Amino acid sequence: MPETTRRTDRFPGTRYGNRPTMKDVAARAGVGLKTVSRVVNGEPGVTPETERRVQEAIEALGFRRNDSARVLRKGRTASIGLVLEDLADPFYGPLSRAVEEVARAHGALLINGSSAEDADREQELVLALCARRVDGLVVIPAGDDHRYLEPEIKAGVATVFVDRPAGHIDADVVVSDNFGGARDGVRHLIAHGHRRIGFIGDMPRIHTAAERLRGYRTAMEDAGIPVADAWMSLGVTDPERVRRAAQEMLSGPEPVTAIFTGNNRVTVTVIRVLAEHARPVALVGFDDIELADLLQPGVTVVAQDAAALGRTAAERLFRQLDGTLIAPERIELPTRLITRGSGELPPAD
Amino acid sequence: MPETTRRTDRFPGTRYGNRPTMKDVAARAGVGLKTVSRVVNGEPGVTPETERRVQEAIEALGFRRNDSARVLRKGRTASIGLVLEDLADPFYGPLSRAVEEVARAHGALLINGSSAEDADREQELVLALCARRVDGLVVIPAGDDHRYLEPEIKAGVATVFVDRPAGHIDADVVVSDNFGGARDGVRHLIAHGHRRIGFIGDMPRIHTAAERLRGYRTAMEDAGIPVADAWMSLGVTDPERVRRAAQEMLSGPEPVTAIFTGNNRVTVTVIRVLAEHARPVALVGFDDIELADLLQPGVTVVAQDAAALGRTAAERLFRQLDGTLIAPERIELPTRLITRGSGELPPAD
DNA sequence: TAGAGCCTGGACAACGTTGTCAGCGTCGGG
DNA sequence: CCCGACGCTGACAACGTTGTCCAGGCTCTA
Repeated sequence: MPETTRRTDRFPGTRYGNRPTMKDVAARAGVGLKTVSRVVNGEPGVTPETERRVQEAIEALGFRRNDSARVLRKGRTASIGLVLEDLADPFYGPLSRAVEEVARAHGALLINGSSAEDADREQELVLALCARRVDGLVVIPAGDDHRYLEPEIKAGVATVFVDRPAGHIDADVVVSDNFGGARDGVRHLIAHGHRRIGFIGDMPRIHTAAERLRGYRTAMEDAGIPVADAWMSLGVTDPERVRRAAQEMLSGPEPVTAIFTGNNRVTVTVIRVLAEHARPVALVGFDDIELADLLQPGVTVVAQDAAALGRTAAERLFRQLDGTLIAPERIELPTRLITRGSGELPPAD
Repeated sequence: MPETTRRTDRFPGTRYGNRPTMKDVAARAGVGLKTVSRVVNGEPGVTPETERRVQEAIEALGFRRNDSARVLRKGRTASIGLVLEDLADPFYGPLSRAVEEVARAHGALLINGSSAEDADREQELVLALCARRVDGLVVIPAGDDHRYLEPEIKAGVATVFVDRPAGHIDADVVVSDNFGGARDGVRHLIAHGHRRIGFIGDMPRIHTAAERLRGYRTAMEDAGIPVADAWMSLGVTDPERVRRAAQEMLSGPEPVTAIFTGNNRVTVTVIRVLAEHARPVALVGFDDIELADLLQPGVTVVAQDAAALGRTAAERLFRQLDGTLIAPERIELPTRLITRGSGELPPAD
């Protein structure tokens, strides 16, 4: 029976079943505390015979080192936090996985949370992670003011923003070329003869949404096409609103002949609308979607590499921790236009 | 300047920028240590005036409580671990998110990791989480022997297995009705006149794969259809193998007229194969897939509710922690057959 | 006005681990 | 045979927080 059995009696809130500690192991093996520590951490300077005895005791007691105590002593937690919008969104799965792989390669665990696109919840999460003393943070910002992070960054928490830039602070950022990607996507539609092109995107306060809209406007302007207000719809991306927006653009006296959609969720909804629509309408979407190639017609998209975003950000994070990195930087990853048919439809009229 | 500035000098490995501690706050506010603790934790017994002074000091120093130390003292970490196969798999996104929401409702954070379907990596992850002293674990097992968890469970780590049962230990399990779902899916094909029905699934050592195969066999047997070995293909679900398996079933003297696919990854690959195939072939897949309704024909599936799996498991976990729960239980959630066309195709011959 | 009781605040130990440092024994060279 | 060097081990303090317990000052009542 471990020596520390008394513990729970004293802390009624604690339901923990009295885990053995190094002290217990030391007592059982008949060695000093520090020797156990040495064995557990693979430090040199322990006789094979002593090591065996200690290992035996560890085995017998089912000892497992308490990392909380370790962290307290060492200052580093070997864990990083990831705050994103929604784990369930297929765009964030691969991103998240990529971050995890890099973390794993550096011996770190990943704690993650969804902000649900809510600035307060983002802050709450980030600060909770800081309280846990994560070594670093990968943040997909929901809010647009991150000054609350300043003390944390000053205190040494490595921080990288992904997908969208940070607000009001100078920090590393990894983003896709949202502007260029959207511009090229819209150009593609123009090249196929479209002039009345609609844009359905996310709320304009979201940086990516704004950038993609800018890409759309630029492509139109470059082609000398004046943009009607009725062709642009920005707002929450729930199916209801997107559906209504698409239907409005597609009806009326001067309906659009093509639609550029601002992200995967919007694209999916618009595909559904177009499937019910009589006339064929061209479509290019930002973000690739699964099975896009098997739809009729195949869906042309501006693809961003979610895994590369995550990987790049995480690698940068660990370089910050290494001390290899000095000045914050903005890294922009290219997007790729994947043509599959839907963007190549000619204008109907 | 905080009093504890000296710290890093003494621990050169520590790159942390000397965060202020309660001691620093106390000194600055001119109060005792415990008073700061009381303010930070909202405990009663502090004058408004004192509280104000403390809050001011906290603000000025950018203090944030160190949860590692707190955990060490309190025994509970308010965090739970989730070990799944692959965060990037669209099936696990919603599951993961559901677990997160429940955790959040209980004030806990979520640490998660991917086992990559590797038993050793699963164990490594789980034990790392235990070392962090997570309060509980939600595990989607990759391995089939979980006796290594016994000391942890005994030590009080709440544990729930999801999607697949635990191996050799008695623990809570939340699974879908894999057997019944697959049986009904295959029955659906039989009802539409098919007799030569293929089954392509995951490695048979994976419990869900085995159960779904059993469902297939039972449906066939109930209908009095002898099953040819060539109709069943089990193994890794990478596109290469699945593609080959499908092509083999579809060629030869007695090709199958319908295929039942064992999970979402297999389904997607088979859809691609069938798209290139001359004759129409009926298809029912286990797991729903996005846009399945928009394909030609729509893909009929046996859907499981990933979010419900996660939610149920997480809720059970917290009930274990409450002490509301005693005996481990096995909970089975129903599946739902969603008919969309591909399962209703008549046999070609 | 004294005593009881309450409210506020602070000293102290403990949580489990690791870094420092000193002690002890052995071994080889002078 | 002695002395220094080296290898192994353990005592001890510290990491930052919280629970316990006590002291001092206040109010209220008898």
